[in-house]
Amino acid sequence: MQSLGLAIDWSRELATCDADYYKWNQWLFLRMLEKGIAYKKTGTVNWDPVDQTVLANEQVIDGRGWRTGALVEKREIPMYYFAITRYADELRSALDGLAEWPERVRTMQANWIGRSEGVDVDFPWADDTRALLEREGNLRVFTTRADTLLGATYVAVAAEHPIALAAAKGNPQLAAFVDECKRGSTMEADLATQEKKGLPTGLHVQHPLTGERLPVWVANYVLMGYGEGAVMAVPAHDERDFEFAQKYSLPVKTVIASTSGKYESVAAPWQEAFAEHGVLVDSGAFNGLSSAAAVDAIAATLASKSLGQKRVQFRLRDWGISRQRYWGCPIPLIHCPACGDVPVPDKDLPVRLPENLVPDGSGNPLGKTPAFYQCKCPTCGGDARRETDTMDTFVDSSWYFLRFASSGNNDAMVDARANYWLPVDQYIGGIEHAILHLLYSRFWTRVMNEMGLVKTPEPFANLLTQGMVLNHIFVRTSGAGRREYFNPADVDLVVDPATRESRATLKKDGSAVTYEGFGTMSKSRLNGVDPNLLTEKFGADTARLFMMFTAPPEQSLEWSDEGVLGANRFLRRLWKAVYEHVSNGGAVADADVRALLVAGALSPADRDLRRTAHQTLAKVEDDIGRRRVFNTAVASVMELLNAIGRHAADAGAAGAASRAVRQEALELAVMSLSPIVPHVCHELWQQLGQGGQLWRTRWRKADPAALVQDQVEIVVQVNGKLRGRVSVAPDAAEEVVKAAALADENVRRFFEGREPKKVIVVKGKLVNVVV
RNA sequence: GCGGACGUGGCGAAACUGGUAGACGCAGCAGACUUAAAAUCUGCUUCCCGCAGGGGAGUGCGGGUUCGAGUCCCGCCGUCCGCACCA
Repeated sequence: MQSLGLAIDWSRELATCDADYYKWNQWLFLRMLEKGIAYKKTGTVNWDPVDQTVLANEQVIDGRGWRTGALVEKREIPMYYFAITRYADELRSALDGLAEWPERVRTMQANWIGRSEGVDVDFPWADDTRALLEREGNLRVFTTRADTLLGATYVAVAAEHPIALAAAKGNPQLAAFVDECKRGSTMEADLATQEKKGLPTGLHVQHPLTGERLPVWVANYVLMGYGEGAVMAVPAHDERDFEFAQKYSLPVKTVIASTSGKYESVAAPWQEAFAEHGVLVDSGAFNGLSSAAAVDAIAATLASKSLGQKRVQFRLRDWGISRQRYWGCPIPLIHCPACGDVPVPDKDLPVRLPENLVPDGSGNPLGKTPAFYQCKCPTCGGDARRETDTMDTFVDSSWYFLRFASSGNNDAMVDARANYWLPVDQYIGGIEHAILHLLYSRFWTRVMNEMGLVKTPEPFANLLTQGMVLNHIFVRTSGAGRREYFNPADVDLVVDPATRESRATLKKDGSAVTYEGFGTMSKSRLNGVDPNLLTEKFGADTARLFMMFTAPPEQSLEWSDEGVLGANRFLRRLWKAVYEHVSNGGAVADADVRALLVAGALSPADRDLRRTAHQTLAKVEDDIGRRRVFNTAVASVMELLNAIGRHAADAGAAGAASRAVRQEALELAVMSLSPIVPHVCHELWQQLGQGGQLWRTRWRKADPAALVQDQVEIVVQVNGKLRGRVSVAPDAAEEVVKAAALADENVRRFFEGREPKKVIVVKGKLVNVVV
C-alpha cells in the first residue's frame, strides 16, 4: 500500500473497534440523550422465534429465517433512536450548498428526506363507535391531497395502529389478520410489492366536513411508520386506494375534474391521470377551485372547526441505532428497577465490549454474559442491568474523519485540528453510500456543530462516488451444491471469436471451471488482485496508470491483465522516448530551448508538435482540475507521445530547433502525467536535465502563442451529411468560408443543378448546405 | 413497488455547450527485425457495397423537435445501485 504513493498519513491510523475510539460514540450519545436528540421508543424488528434472535433484513428469505427456516415475525421492542428528523429540513436545504457533490447523490438524498406539505385531518368517531371504544376524540390522518377530502369513502389504518389492535380484541378474524400482517418482512421493498389486503374494523368515523359515516378498515398498505399510521382513502384519485376499493367493492367518488382532458370520470382500469391535480367537482362549497387553492380553503375550514391544520411531513424516519448484536459499541445505559434508565456517568466511560465471547447464533451473547450485564445503579447503588444492545456501526463511520483530524487526543473527542482540516476537501466513497452513510455523517456533524465541537456543519466539501472494481468470476459447483471459487490468475480463459463462447480451464491441471462473467472483487469469490504482486511485477505507477486510464472514476472498473500490460507498455515507451532523446544529443537546457523557440522560425512540423504539446498540457489541466476525469487526460498524453515519436522519426526534424521542440514536448508530457504516474515522471524529469523535485515544481501554463493555428479544417455537410472538408484561416470571414465550402468538388455533386436553400456556417467548425 | 443512474465496435471507452460518432487503449490481422519465437517498431481494424474516388447503414427499441440528435423531448425495453438491522 505504501509503495503505491497514496500519501496516507498512517500516523493517524485509527480503528473504530478500539475503546479509545468508541468511547467518544458513548460520550456523544450521552450528550445527545441530555438534549433529547437520543431517545427511546419501540421499533419493529425481524424476530426468529426458533433461534430467539433478531434477524437482519437480508437474513430473512421469503419471510423465513435463513438458518432455521421458521416464519419470521415482526416484533416491537424498545430501541434507541437519534432524532435525525429534527434536522430534516436543514439537511435537505443545505444540499443546495453542496455544489461539488454529484447531482444524483443530492437528488437521492432530497428524495430520501422527502419533504411533503400536507394537512392533518381529524375524523371524529361516529357516535356508536365512540360508545364502543369508550373513547373521545378523533382519528387523525395525514394527507397531501386535502383537495380530494370530499372524495374520501373510507379510512384505513395500519395493522399496528392502536385502533386496529383495539378493534381486534373482540374480533377473531381481524385479530388473525393483524397477526398475519406481523409476519413477513419489514423491508420497504417487500411491503410495497405485496398484495393489498384489508378487513373492516366495524368501527366508523364521521367525515369532518359532511358528517357522512365512513367505515374504518385495517389495510396492509398503510405504514405505521409514516404520517399518522392512518390514511383517508380517496379511491378516485389515489392508485393504492383505487386498487383496494376495487378489490373490496368500496365506493369510488370522483371529486377532481381533469384539466388536461385525460378523463371525464374515474373508472377501471386505473389511469395515472386520475391522480393529477385539477378542478374540484361534487365538493360543495369548494366546487370550481383548483387543487392548490382547495388545499388552502379546506385546511382553513378544518382549522376553523379544530379538525385539522397544515403540516410538513418528512419521509425520513428517525435513525434507530440499537442492534441486538455482539459487535458494535455498547450503548452506555443502565437499567435500574428503582431509578429506571440511568446514563453511565462520563467517568465510567468507555463501557468496554468483552472480546472473548463466542456467538452461538441465537440472540446476543452480551445478554448471556452476567459479567457484562450485571452492574450497580450509578444513582442508588442497587443491583441493575446494563443495556446489552450495541450501536449501529454506521455510528462509527459517521465521524471517523473528524477523529482522523484530531488523532491521538485522549482528553477530547475532537480538537482544534478538526477545524483546520474540516470540511474534508475531497471525500471518496462508493455510490452505495449515497444515502445512509453520507446522510448520517451530515447529521452527526451538524449535532457536533450545534454542541460547539466543530465549526463546520457539513463534513464533506467535495464528493466523488467511485465505481467498484470488477474481475472475472470462476466457480465450480460440487455435487452437494458447494461453490468453490478460483482466482482468475489460476485460470486460462479462451473466448472463441466466432461463437463468443468462453472456455475456462485451471492452469494447474487443465480441468474445466465455469465462467460467470464480471462481478465485484470480493474475498468470498476469491477474485481479488494482490496489489503487492502487481507492484512487484510492474511497479506502482503501472497499477496507478491502469486504474486511472481504464474507466472514469465514477464508473465500475473491469480488471484486465492485458490492460495492465498496456499501461506498462506505455510507460516503457515514454521512458524510452526520453532516453533516446537524451542519449542522442543530450537534454536541451532551458535557456537554449527558450532561445530556439522564441526565434519563431520553426518548420511546420515543429510548430505542429509544439502546438500538440501545449494543447495536451491545457487539456490535462482542464480534465484533472475542472472535469475530474483522468482517463481522457492520460489518453491525450498518449497522443502526444505518439506525435513525439513521429516527429523524432522524421529525417527533417533533426536540427537544434526540432530537438528543442521535442525537449519541451517531453517535459510537458512528463509534467502532464506526473499526478497519475509520479515516480516514473520524477525520474524522467531529472533525466531531462530539470533540477529539483517535479512534485514541488510549479505547474506550467500552455503558451498561447504555441496554440495558434494558421489553417483550420472546416467540415462541409450537405443536408447534415458529411461531404467534404476545406481548410481556411481561423479568422476567415463567413463569406470566405462559405465560398470555399461551396467550391468543393464532392460537395457540389450533391446539389448539382439546384440552388442551396440555406447555408449555415458555424465558425471554426462546419458549414451545412441545405438543398 | 418507489427513488437514482446507465445502455455507443469483438472488449474498456471518447465525443465537455446540439455541430466530423468510435479519440486513446485492449484484443485481432498484416508487414519489418529475427534462424525462430518473444519483445519492439510500422500499418490496418464499426458493418455493408466498390479496384478506387466514393456511397449506404449505424450510438438498446419506437416516435418527435432541429439545417443538424449519441447528446434535447415523449413512450417502451434491458441492466445496475439504494430502499433504513450487510456495512
